[in-house]
Amino acid sequence: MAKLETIKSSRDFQNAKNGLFFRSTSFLLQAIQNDNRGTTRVGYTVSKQNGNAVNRNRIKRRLRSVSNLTFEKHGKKNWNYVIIGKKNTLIVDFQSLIKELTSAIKKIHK
RNA sequence: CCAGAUAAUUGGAUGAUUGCUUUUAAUUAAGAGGAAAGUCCGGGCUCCGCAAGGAUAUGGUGCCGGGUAACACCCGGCGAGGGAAACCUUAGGGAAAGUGCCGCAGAAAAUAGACCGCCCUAAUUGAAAUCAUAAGGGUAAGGGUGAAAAGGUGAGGUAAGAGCUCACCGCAUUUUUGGUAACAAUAAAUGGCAAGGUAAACCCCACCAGGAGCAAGAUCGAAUAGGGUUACUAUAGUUUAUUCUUGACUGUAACCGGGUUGAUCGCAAGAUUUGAACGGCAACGUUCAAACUAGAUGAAUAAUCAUCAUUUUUUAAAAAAAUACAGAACCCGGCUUAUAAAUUAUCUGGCACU
RNA sequence: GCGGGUGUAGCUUAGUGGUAAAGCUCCAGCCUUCCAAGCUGAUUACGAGGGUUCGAUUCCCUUCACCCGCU
Repeated sequence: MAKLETIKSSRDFQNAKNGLFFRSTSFLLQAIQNDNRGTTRVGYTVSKQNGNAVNRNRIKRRLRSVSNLTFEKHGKKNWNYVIIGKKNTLIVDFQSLIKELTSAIKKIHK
């Protein structure tokens, strides 16, 4: 399994706001095209309203493990994705999270 | 068996796959707590021109003895209060050094006092006694108020009364005995018995405390003159609460030479952990042996699956759901608060049986 | 990580050991043809839990929530 590249610079996060947008029950997904590289890159943002640092990190870790399974099959190359976590991300099952992400990726590229 | 009290422990287990942080030659090794939390106290460490000493202010502590690096912590005891008991709670010095406050009620709330009362004296009115009136004196037994009003009960005594006298109980002082001490004593003597409460009101007394904090601070590289060294003068200012004494710095001249940000160190071998022996009622201490056990910084310690364990629900099996509080950030010692469920030991009371 | 402050009626503020005050709002009535203004009346509160005290919003301790500063 290839390792996903993660977004770290704040400029890429700002650009993703102008791109496509999709709202799901347990997370929000943003996507924008990026010319240079031949890979898909994913970033995670969890705001302070979702609890203390431990809960926020747990949300991030769950999203990371989900996206490792899904993006290799369904994600497009040369695209940047940003997933915004919510409180439901802690509660929902792991399998249903995967289904949600795959459907979200398909719907966002219509 | 039921209801309690105290002390202590655990805080799901094992394996596989895929990842993260530090580390290593190497998938080599290691990787969250009893509270990591609150930041309420105490220390280590670092800096404050690493300043020295005195006085004052400010803040804290406050029965006695011990423990500790230190403490507002802990242990043991004493007094007071609560409980049927096991046991629990306790900021518990000083009110004749001084000041303040004590609403309403009540005669009176502090230099104690005399409203309703009780009693006596002589006088006036009525008159058999008795009662009533105003005047002088004695008294504090009774009344009602309140959180609180110059000991309680009984007997004697008296005009009425009163520790006025006596007995018992309580209290104070001195001595004695026991205890390191706080303190205790159905030990002795003396005193008729006392100027209420409040100090988590000001205050007095004794003891303790210099300030800031790892974003402290140190080094390296880059970067747009704020810094450093030496010599000289003056006594104005500064020196992290104020003030005094001493010391130091700010001024002028000459010389040297590069701040915000980033990286590295500080930063994991220590009041360390585990075990044994000895001392101590205990907190804890001493000695010996073994071990090295998280170190991030857009912030790691995880995700998924399987088996088992515990609890709940529905039950014939079996299935389903749940498994607390909560997440290190320089490090330790405490306190406080949060916490599903389970376990162990000792003690108290009740019921039943022998 | 460290330091400091504030919680009183629906809102904005007083108060301070003896049982809580004012303005605006809301409700009811009067006035008016009706509304507004005005007048009268009424409702509602000391963040939570302990302690000291005869008595606590006030004093002390613990705790909860919020705000500010250092960087």
